[in-house]
Amino acid sequence: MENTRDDNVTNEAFQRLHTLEALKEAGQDPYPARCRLSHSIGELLEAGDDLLAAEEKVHTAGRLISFRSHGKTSFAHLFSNGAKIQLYTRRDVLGESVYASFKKLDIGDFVGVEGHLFRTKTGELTIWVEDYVLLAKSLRPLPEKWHGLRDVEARYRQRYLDLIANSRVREVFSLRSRLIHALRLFFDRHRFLEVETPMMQPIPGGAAARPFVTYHNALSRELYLRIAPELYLKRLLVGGLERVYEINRNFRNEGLSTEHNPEFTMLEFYWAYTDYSRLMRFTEELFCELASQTLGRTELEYKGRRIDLTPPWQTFSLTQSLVKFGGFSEGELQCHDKLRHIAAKSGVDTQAKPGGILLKLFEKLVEPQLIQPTFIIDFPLDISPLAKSKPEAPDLVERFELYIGGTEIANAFTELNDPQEQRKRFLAQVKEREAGDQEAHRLDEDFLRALEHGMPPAAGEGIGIDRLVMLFTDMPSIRDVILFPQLRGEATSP
RNA sequence: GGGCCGUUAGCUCAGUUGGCAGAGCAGCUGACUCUUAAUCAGCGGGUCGAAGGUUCGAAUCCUUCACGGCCCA
Repeated sequence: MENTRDDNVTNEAFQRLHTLEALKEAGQDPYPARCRLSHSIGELLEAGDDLLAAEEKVHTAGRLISFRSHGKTSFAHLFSNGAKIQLYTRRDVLGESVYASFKKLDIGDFVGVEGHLFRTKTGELTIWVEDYVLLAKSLRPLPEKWHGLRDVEARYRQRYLDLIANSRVREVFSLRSRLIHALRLFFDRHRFLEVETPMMQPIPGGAAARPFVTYHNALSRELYLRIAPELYLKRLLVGGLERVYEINRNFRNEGLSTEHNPEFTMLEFYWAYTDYSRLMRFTEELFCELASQTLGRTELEYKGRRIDLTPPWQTFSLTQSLVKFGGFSEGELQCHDKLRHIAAKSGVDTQAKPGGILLKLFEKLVEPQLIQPTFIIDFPLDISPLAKSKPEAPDLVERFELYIGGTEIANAFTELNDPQEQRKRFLAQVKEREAGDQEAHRLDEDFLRALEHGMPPAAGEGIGIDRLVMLFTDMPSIRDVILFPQLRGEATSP
């Protein structure tokens, strides 16, 4: 905020600006670089009675979030890192001028205080303030203390206010952090190596999605923000890194919804000498551990429904699930003409390949019903160009997707490591692309060259971290688990 | 992309049939030596999302646009 922007400065902000100028004129630094801190507020609350008994002098600091003045005494609350403590100031303790300046503080200011602890007659642990220092002047008023900040747009655009006003938001992002930490511990314990592969790729691969394009000046070439790390992680399998994982952002050029943000966080891991059925057991173990570590139980409450993570989870083939939850017969699903007929009736794109139609029907009719953890297996080969086919059923691949709470959470398969077969699959994708499918995979010669050097048999899996956090925190929108979700440009200047 | 809903003070929200723009909190001034949604008295604060239209008169009705939410594709 600049002084020249008076048009937008509110009455209250104007007052605060005046207070700031007055402080400066009095020779006081409203933004000092350092302060004394013997305990955080959280530590004071924890060690309260010991410190109180010892009559120890304490120094602490935080943001002023409430103020109640009673003439020659005042009460206030100071907030820091999720904890708050009451302050008690007296004119006869601080002296007339210091007390007067203390009363001029605004809610939102950062303040350091010095004093000792006592309990008020209602029993609240309180600091008997003997001196204070302004640490940072706040020039704009905080959202109202009682109703908080409800405006959804403001909550996303000004997340810092959301974090101050709505304590649940702080909890959600704290859980997100602990969940990712638990993930790393799990993979480290299983002797996986955490790696980082390119976010800017010359050929975007590893998923069916449209990429963002950017341009590198010095190289005079277009680069793409990655849609998946998959093909690079498999190159590492070729290089002998037999257990690798990566947790980072993917970028997909698609619309926004409660389940889609253009940049989202994905865990991908690859494990040599295993197959997809081993990964199913591994995934069950992983999710149970994450839940116990972060929530202290293996049950979730999501959108008013209870979800039990106790293994083993139910498993259906894609067609089985359509029979069981969609009410179709196996015969209908296997005959291409009948399948098209069904698709047309269900309002699903009939132009897609047979596998694509099955998947679309599944997404529309079955997926919302899969509340309890469910593995769906036996995906058609034509929609799985990077997965190894099943020896006993060559039109299907060794692949599973995990559904919980009615959404896809993970996708995994036994990796295709036959370079000639992979080339054929790429070429089929190139045909799809030429036929107008902008999400079809591109041919990646460098990746094929790596496969030609030999990739061990392996299985790999991707887990959508944002959706996982939604499940674990019972948040209905991906925007509630991403600190700064993508929004359109602001309608008016701030 | 389509449908529905929303946008009024810093925040949370009212606003009747089209007839002076409202409340609570926050802010300012004053009173008040254990309060905690402190209390009491007084005061200030508005591009009613934007533009256009209808009308004697528009926050209110109409059109377009922007932004947000939900649902659908």
